[in-house]
Amino acid sequence: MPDQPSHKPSGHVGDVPGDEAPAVLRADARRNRERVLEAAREVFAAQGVDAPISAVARRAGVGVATLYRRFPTRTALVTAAYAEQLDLCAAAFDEALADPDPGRGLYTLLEKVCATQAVDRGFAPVFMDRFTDSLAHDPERACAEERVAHLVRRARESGQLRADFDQADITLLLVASSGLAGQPRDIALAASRRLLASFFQAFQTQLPGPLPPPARLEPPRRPY
Amino acid sequence: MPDQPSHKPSGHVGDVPGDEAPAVLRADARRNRERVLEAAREVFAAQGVDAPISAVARRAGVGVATLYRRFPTRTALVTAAYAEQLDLCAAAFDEALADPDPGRGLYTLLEKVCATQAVDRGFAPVFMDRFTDSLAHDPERACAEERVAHLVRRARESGQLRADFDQADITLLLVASSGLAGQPRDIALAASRRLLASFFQAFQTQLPGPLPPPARLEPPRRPY
DNA sequence: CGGTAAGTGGATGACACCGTCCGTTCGACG
DNA sequence: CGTCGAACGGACGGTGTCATCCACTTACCG
Repeated sequence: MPDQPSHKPSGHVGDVPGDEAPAVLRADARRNRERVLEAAREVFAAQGVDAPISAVARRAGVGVATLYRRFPTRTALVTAAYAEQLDLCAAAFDEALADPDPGRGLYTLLEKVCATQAVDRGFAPVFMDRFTDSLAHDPERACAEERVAHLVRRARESGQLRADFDQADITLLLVASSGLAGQPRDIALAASRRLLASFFQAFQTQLPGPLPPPARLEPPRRPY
Repeated sequence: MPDQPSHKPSGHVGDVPGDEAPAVLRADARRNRERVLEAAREVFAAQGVDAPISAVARRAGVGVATLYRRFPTRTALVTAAYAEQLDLCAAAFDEALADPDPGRGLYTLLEKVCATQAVDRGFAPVFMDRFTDSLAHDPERACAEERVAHLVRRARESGQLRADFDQADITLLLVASSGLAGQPRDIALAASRRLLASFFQAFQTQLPGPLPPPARLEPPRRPY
């Protein structure tokens, strides 16, 4: 690659036919990009990933066109907005696998994921899409499944979890927990903790211990 | 009131200013009304109460206007569509209170409600709105709360449920269970059963028993 | 400081759903 | 069987979201 004067990346004319992404943005563009992402996180967290794009743009103090240029499709925006958080999840995953106490590792991981699901209305769909099997055309997803299976097996074999605990119960817990999304933050967190704890309690081999306090959640009044 | 020839109900002119409901419908009208309600149940079950009205009309083989005349607002349609099912719930409620074994009564009741929630995407919001407290301007709702409290208290005092089981946990279970809606029918049912059983298991005072089989549910791929 | 292309925001057309209006159909009664 | 009005259904205007286009602005480099 010939030495570039540090700016103007991929600037020479005949780079690649479909070459459209200037890799380095103008200062204001980069600033706006960040504002959009932050706005997206806020709006998606509050209203879910189906929230109107214009709402994100408005919140970011930016025109719709600006947003669409940077993120041509809703999926692109959603993906970018949750990229960091998904990486955090992957890290938490590694931590769980590294924990010498398999039961605790699994529990801590689920605690994090469930809490995020409860607090952020948009998170669950993205997370499910990223880390969950089923069709699993994506190797990463298959790998995640693999690792969950490993965690579950270890916890079971260590005698901390009942033999009839199934890997599918993880999915069940996650899906159930995703129903908590949209509650006021504190309540959602408390509910999430209580749900996870009781679910685990059921599969515990040891004597039952105390549970986190109950959460007095107000059922979602759907405006039908 | 002058004698009416048996048809033409409320037909005399100056009945009440806003008098609009002819109490007895023409044969075809009544038939269409039923078809609309059935279609509504099907569509709402599959797509939720937010489904387009036109979809209901199409499925019923009826024009939109027909539907709107009979059910001027979405709420009216939803309410009418779920009226029977809500009555069933009320009945199940009574059964639960009548059961000499308080634990079993509560469990059976929740089993029914959770199953319905899992199978019918539109049911949860309606049910929550009908039977759940919070603002409770509605006396019936307050009463329902009252009765749930009674059930819970009895089950706790009979020693079947742990002391730290809270009435709010019922709501938690229902909200969590509502997250299962939209899955394929069989899977949703299995998941619902498993979730309920493990949740209860956690609060059981007796030794842990067997659980219903795990449900291999496929996480909802939201089309964002 | 000036030129230029990247960047911007608002206007715009396409689309889906809502809820009403109106000309037509057909059930009920005489 | 004829009449009348209840009931019907498709068409239509209104609204909100999506995604694109275009004329203006401005950051960056020489």
